[in-house]
Amino acid sequence: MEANRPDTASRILEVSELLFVEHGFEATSLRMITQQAGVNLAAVNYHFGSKDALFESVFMRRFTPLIAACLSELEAVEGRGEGDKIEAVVMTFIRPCLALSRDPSGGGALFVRLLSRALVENHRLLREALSREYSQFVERYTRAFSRALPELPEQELSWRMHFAFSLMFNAFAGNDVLKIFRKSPVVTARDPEAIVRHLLPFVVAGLVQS
Amino acid sequence: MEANRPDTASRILEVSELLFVEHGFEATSLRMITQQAGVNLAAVNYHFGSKDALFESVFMRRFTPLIAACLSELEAVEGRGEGDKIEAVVMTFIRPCLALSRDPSGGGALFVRLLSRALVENHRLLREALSREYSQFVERYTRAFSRALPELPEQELSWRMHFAFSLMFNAFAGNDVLKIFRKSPVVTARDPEAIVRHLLPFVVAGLVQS
DNA sequence: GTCTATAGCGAGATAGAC
DNA sequence: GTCTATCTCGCTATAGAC
Repeated sequence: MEANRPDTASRILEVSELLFVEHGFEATSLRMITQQAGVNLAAVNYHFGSKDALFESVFMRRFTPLIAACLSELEAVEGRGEGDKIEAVVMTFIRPCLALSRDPSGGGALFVRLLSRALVENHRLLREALSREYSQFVERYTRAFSRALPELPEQELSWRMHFAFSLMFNAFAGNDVLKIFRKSPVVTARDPEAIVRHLLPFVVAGLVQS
Repeated sequence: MEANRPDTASRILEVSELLFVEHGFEATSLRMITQQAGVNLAAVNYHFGSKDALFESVFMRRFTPLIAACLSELEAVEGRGEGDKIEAVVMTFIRPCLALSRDPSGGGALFVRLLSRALVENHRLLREALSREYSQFVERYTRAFSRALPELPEQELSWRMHFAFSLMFNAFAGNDVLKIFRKSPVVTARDPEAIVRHLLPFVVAGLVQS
């Protein structure tokens, strides 16, 4: 167990991901992180430069591959000539999120929550970094949706995409706004397949509004 | 302008609402609040006891009436015999949120964002307070939805309600997850009627999935 | 690379004059 | 109720020995 113990920087990254999700950026101190990671307090500043830079590292480590995976799935779907099937297009976003949620270390599932929070909170540390990678993501998906739903006027399409992504981000983040009541919570990030089984029809219904 | 200047406690409440939404609870200091409100630093602790208690006051001041308004609308709709119309049931939640968004002081619109964040973040200060008032809200709406969509099995209904409320909370919170790209943001809390015009059909389509 | 020690700051809270 | 002054604490960051 101690044999293949990861190096200091990796342990900091993993513990930070957990704590940033659980308590938020401001409420997570370097002392909490280094203590729980079993490393020295000064290690964060040595390896990452600052708390701000650490947060960016934590975030980008998963964000960049996620975006890339979505865009690559999208290319594949359109390459197979399924670019006009709305379910197929939606799944190019859902599938990489699903893969993250299944990450055996658990860090992937945590990250989706971090992402959802970061988008909602318009996190000061991520504004430029996000607009760099994320704007092409939105642009690319807008074209794809427009192709799959050609009859919709541009404005209407924007609204439906807005709702669709808002829903999907929150679903994978495991943000159960009704959870306080449920005796046995219905929606859990523990069973991502169940989420998809219910999420996809809901999203598609809203998108096409047959 | 200085003539009907509200009393100290009210000014603190209003400024706090703004700052808590903008920066989050942890990142908002009592010094920021009292400075911007033009009151003395010690005033918060005198009037509210602590920063934690201030947050609860800020939140509950709007949360309690909102829940009450929804439940009262629901009673009215069912009293009118429209309890089986899903649009009507959904609107009993939308309409009070809309009213908040239109609050001339602007504080109401801010609060919806605060609420959405609080639900997502599972805010430590609100856990008991929320489950007190909010659990009856969820319970009551579960019955209402079940009546309007009687053919759905319980599990399926739970999923659809989960998605519907997740969507609505975020829509009114003005959380535009795609905003980074839009040249002219499509979704703005400034035009709440436009939100409803697009939100309601989307939510209903997902709920009924005709 | 890793550690100790500490600088330097800003936080929430309070005592006590007015 | 409102103010000033201050206590105490925890924070990020860094200097410098090892």
